[in-house]
Amino acid sequence: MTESNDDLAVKQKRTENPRRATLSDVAREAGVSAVAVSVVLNGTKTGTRVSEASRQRITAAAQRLRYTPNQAARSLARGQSKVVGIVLGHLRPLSAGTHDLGNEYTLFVIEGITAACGERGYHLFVFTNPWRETPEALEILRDRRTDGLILLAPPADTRILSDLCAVNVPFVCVGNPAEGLGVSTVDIDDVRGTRLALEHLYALGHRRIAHILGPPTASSPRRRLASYREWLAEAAIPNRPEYEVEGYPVGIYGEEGVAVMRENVRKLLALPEPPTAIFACDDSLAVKVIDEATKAGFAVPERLSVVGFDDRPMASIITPPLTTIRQPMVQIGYIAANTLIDQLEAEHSGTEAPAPRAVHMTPELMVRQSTAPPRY
Amino acid sequence: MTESNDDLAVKQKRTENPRRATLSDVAREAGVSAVAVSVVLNGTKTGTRVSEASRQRITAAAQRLRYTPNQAARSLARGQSKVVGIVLGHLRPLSAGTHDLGNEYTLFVIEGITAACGERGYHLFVFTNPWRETPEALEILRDRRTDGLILLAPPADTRILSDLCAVNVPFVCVGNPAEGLGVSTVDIDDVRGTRLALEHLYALGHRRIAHILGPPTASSPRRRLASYREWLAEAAIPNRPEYEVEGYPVGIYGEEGVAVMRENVRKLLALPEPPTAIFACDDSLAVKVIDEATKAGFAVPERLSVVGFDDRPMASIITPPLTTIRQPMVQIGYIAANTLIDQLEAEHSGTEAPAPRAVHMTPELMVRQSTAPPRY
DNA sequence: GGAATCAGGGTTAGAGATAAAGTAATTTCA
DNA sequence: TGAAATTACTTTATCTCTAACCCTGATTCC
Repeated sequence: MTESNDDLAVKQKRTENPRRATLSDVAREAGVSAVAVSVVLNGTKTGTRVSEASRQRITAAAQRLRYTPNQAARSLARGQSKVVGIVLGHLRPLSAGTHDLGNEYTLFVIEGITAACGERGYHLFVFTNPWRETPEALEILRDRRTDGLILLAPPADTRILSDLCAVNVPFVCVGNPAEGLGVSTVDIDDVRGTRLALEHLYALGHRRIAHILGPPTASSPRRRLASYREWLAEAAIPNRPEYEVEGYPVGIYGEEGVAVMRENVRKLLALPEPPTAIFACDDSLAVKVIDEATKAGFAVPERLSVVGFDDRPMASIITPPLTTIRQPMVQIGYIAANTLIDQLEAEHSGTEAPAPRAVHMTPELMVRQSTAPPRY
Repeated sequence: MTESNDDLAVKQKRTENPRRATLSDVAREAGVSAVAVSVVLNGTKTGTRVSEASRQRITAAAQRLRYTPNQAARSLARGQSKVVGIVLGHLRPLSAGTHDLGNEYTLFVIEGITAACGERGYHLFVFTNPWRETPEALEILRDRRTDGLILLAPPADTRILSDLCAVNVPFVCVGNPAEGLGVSTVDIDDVRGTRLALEHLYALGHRRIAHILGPPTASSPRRRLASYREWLAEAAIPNRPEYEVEGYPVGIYGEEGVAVMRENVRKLLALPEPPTAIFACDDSLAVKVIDEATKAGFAVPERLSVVGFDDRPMASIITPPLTTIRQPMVQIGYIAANTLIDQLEAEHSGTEAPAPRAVHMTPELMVRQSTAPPRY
């Protein structure tokens, strides 16, 4: 029994007349037409003029009746809702019923989105059941409740992007699902981020650098892996397959997946020639790597250096504080929302829509205490 | 310069006709009336019957035209939107433009809300500019985009609750703003949670127990403080004012506020008779307490025990792992959403609305390694 | 054989707001 | 002084969908 329940004696106090006042109620009260009220209260550009006297009667009547516009009616009439939809990504399978909300990355991006939306008079709608490749999913996304969409970290292999294009839903992606797709995207520069991490380790003297991979279906982790391999080649460091470790084993999720990942780390450290440094695809992996390494007697950073990616809040509070690659997450959301809204406003005003653009944010290396020169 | 920008060569591929198909488009295509289409596609209860043959022509036409209902029009006609609004709380002042999104507590609650909404066919709208006591704020909240609201951690002193009642907006609160208000609420049992923490410390042998206070405008922290004092009285432990430490100094926010809070902790530990244990109002405070204590030479848990509240993910990954009081956050959101939706459905179907109820969830003590018997 | 039933529709009237066009009175200006 | 312009509105037409009611012809029942 995890809850107790009080029935409250007091009932919610509600006013007598449950009907909300409409425009015409206000109009009747003020002795004018509904349009006049609309003009006064919302300053619509219909050419209609209203005298100062009527204006005052109207605002007074609106206040008396506690009038609030019905947004459903307004959206219908204006053909525009001033709402942007945000479609949450997922890293885990749908069967688990999970989505990205628990992920701080998502949160910070949403914070940026809300900031931009607030400034530009837009509201936020959340879609939590996305990436199912069903017709119903598409139907939900284009239901005209929203003027446009922001897709958070769409999987690289989804069909939804082209579907949305086909039905004329404006959208931008946070996290680039694939290059050259012709949609607006905002993401971190994964290549630079990866290089930043590896060059930092290299400068410290590390040559045996392993990589813990992110979710294989997401696009950012793929690019980071590719950049890791590329960089190794450029640095003339031989690529050892046993140094590429699965962080999110395919088909295994939740606690069980974490257990497998931890086991993978133990195997990596038990290698005859273990790495002296590990570049983890995200901070959450890095934290677990540090934990396993410490347990296995690999003190961090003395015997093993660890670099993460994201700079989530956890990075600075763990022991030792994590060296990581910072993503400007809030700013990513802010830019994504503004890009989308630019597009929406252009479309609504009949102007030519701006060309889609791909923004790559510059990552930043945060040096903390999980990295040090190797001890041989 | 934190971004680079590519103009994409490829333009988004859009279909020729930008207009979306409406019911009557489908009707024309299928050679029937719009109502018939509505009946077939949405099973509306208008008494109209449609033959199997027409039915098939209609669904075929709908698919050909990629018809999706316009939700704005539907909401208008049905007088119901099937959307619940979630109003984010805030701990910091509005001037900072911040809200609770960055807070994992909020996140988990939202996760529960989305689960319930998904099951019951509702969608989620997010209001991010709340608790301003302006008429516009109220106007936004009752704009009929949503059927009802879930208020996250409303401040104890807001006027919005009674305003919402006055204009007949159904809502429930997560976190009880005040007892006996007559609105449905779901929250953690703060009294039990506080006692759980204190009794754990007492059983270990602690008698000098300090408390780091939460935000003074929020209601949960107030109840925890009250419970702390009550419990001390019952345990016949004298209440020392210097053991009640401000964790969120009034009027000081952000990094600066944290600095003051840390300073407060240092002063507490520098007392001639410092506490042997600290009960922090939330995990985030507890983490900082551990950090300051360690820096000040008070090893945790050897020389100082620390208990948090919430059991956020950070609790188990810090060093030492934090003993804390777990809140079933996801479940809180789940119950809150279901309570609201029960109310909405009753109202829409004309049934008597269920009496408001106050649900108190039972907290759970998670013993980890930040607590130990005191060493004298 | 007349009423009742039923299948398979259709028609009408909103829901609340807005854009566009119309109108009546007054003012302006050449 | 008469046409044009301005002021202050109103009326009408949509936006898309849904609820409520109506209608026709065929069958069934007693």
